[in-house]
Amino acid sequence: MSGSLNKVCLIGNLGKDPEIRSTQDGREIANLTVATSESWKDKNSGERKERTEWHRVVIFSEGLVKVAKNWLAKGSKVYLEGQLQTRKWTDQSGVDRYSTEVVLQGYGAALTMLNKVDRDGGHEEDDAPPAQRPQQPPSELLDDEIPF
Amino acid sequence: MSGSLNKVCLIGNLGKDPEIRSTQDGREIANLTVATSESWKDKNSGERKERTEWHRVVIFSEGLVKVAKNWLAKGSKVYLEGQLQTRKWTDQSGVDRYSTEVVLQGYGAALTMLNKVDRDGGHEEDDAPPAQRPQQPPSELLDDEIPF
Amino acid sequence: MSGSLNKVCLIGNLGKDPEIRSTQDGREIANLTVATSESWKDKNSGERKERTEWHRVVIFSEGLVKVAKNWLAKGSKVYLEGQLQTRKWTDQSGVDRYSTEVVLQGYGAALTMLNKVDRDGGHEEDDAPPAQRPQQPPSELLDDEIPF
Amino acid sequence: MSGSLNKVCLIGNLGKDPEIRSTQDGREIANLTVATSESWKDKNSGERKERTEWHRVVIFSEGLVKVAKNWLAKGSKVYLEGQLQTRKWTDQSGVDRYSTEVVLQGYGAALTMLNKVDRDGGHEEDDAPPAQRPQQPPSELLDDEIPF
DNA sequence: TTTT
DNA sequence: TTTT
Repeated sequence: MSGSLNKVCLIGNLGKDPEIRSTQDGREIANLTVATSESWKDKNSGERKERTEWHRVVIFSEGLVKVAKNWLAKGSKVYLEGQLQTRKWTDQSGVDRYSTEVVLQGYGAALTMLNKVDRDGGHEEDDAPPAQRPQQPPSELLDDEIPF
Repeated sequence: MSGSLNKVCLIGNLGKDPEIRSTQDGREIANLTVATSESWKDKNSGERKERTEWHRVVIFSEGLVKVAKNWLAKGSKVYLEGQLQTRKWTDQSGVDRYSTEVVLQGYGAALTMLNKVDRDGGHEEDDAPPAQRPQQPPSELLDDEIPF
Repeated sequence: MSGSLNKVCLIGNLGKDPEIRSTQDGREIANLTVATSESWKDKNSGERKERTEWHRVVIFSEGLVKVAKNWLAKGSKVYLEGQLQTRKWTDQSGVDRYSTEVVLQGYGAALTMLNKVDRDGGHEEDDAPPAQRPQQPPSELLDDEIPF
Repeated sequence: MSGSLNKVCLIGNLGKDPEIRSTQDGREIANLTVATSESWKDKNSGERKERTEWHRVVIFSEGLVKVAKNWLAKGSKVYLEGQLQTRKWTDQSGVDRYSTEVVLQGYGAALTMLNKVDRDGGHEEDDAPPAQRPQQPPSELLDDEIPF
C-alpha cells in the first residue's frame, strides 16, 4: 500500500499505426502516438484557437498489445488509461535525456476503441492476424516534426 | 467540442516546497515536484520492490496557486488533476529538449491537500501570507533523487 | 478545502434524446439516460456475457445543457464527468426513496460528444435552435422497463 | 471491447467500520460507507456552506477485501476506484427498490489508504487478523446522518 | 502525424 | 432505452 495514485486518462486519435516491437525476452510491446486537442476562443482577438498535444504511449499488457495490433490504426479514436513514467536515456553525445511516456501495464491499464477506422478486411476473431499493412513510407519514420 | 480528453490524476507527496514565480505579465505560477510510488513483490525473488516516480507540476490557475503558496510544503500529500503538456526548449548547447509537465489550468484542474504538514502558525485566512517556514528537516524525500 | 473527491467518468450511449426541463427560477437543466456496457467470457460456460448499466445524468451547467440540447440525441456516444449525488424523495405512499444521479455542475463537470448521430439539419452555430424533434411516442415516457 | 467506461473515483472518509460478510459460496465481501464533502461560499449570503455526500461501496476483489478488513476503520481516509451499479431489490411491502453502489471488482478497481487511523496494534503482516477494535469514540461522522 |  |  503506497497511498499514491499515478493515472493518465486520454481520449484521442492515433497519429500513425501502432508500432509493435519485441523485447529481448520475447514479449511484444506496442507504441502508440496519440493526439489530444482542445480549442477555445481567444478572449482578446475572439478568434478560434486550437492546440494539439501529442502523447507517447507504451503498452506492456499482453491483452492490450493484442487490441492495439489487431484493431487500431492511424486515425483510430481510443480511450486509454495508464500511468506516467519518465525514462532516462543517454543521447549520442552522452547527455542525459528524459522521455515521459504513458505506460499501460498491470492493474488499472485500459485501452478501448471508440470508433471504427476503415481497414482492409477487418477482424472477426480477436486473434486473427491484422490485415497486411502497406509498407510505411520512409517519411513516416524520418519525420522530424514529431516531437519525440 | 474536440472529442478528446487529456487528464492526469495524481496522489503523491511534494518533494520540496512549492516554487512560486511570476510571469512577465505579473501573474504568479507555482511549480510542484510530486512523488508517486508503487510497491510490489517481485515474482521471482519474492522481495519487496519500490519505484518512485517524480512529476513536474505547473499551476497557472490563480486560485490553485494560492492554495499551493499558502498551504503546501515539502512532504504535503496532495490530490491533483491536470493535463499533460510537453514543452520544447533549447538547452545551452543549442539542442532541442522536451519537458513533459502536468499543467493545472482552467476547467478540470484541481488541487486538494490530503494531509496537514506541520507549519508554524497555520492560516485561517485564504489570503494570509504563509508563515515563515522553518529550515526543512532531513526527509525521506531526498532532494538529490529528484531527476529535475 | 475539503480533502475529498467525488468524480464519475462515463463513456456510453444515450438511451433516448436528452430531456430539457426548466427550473422554477428559469434555468434549464438536461437529463440524460446513459448506457455503459461491458462484456466478458464466462469462466465456466465459456459463453460471451454482457451487462448493461443505465445511468441517470443531470446537467446543471449552462454551457453543457446547451451542448446536450443542440448536439446530443438518442444513440449519441458521449464522454462525461460529474459527481455522484443521492437525492431523497418521498413516493406517493409516503415512503422515503433515494435516487442516485451523476450531476454535472460547476468545476470538473465535462461533456464531450464522441460521435455524430444522424440528425435532420445539424447545427453550425452553438446557439442555433435544435432541429425539430418528432413528438416522443407515449411509450417512451411510460416505459416501465427503465429502472428509474 | 465495448467502447464504454464506467468509473467512479472517490477520496473520502469511512463513516463506520467496514462490514465484512460472506457470500453463499464462501467468498468474503466488504461494505464501506464513504463520505465526501465539499464546501463553498454562498454567492448571496456569503456564508460558508458544506454538503456531505454518502456513498455505498461494495468490494468483491479478494485482495481489496483484505485491505478493508485489516487496515480500514471508521474515520479512515481512502482513495477508491470502482464502477457504478444499480441493484434492484424488493422491500418488505413488495415494492421494487433500487440501490446504487460503487462496486470494486476486477480490473480497474482500486483501494488505497490515505491516512493512518489509530488502531491498537497495527498490522505488519497483510494477513494478520485485525486487532480487537476499541469501542468507537463519538465522532464528527455521526451514524444517524448516514442515509442508509 | 490524428481528429473536429 | 443505447451501443458493439
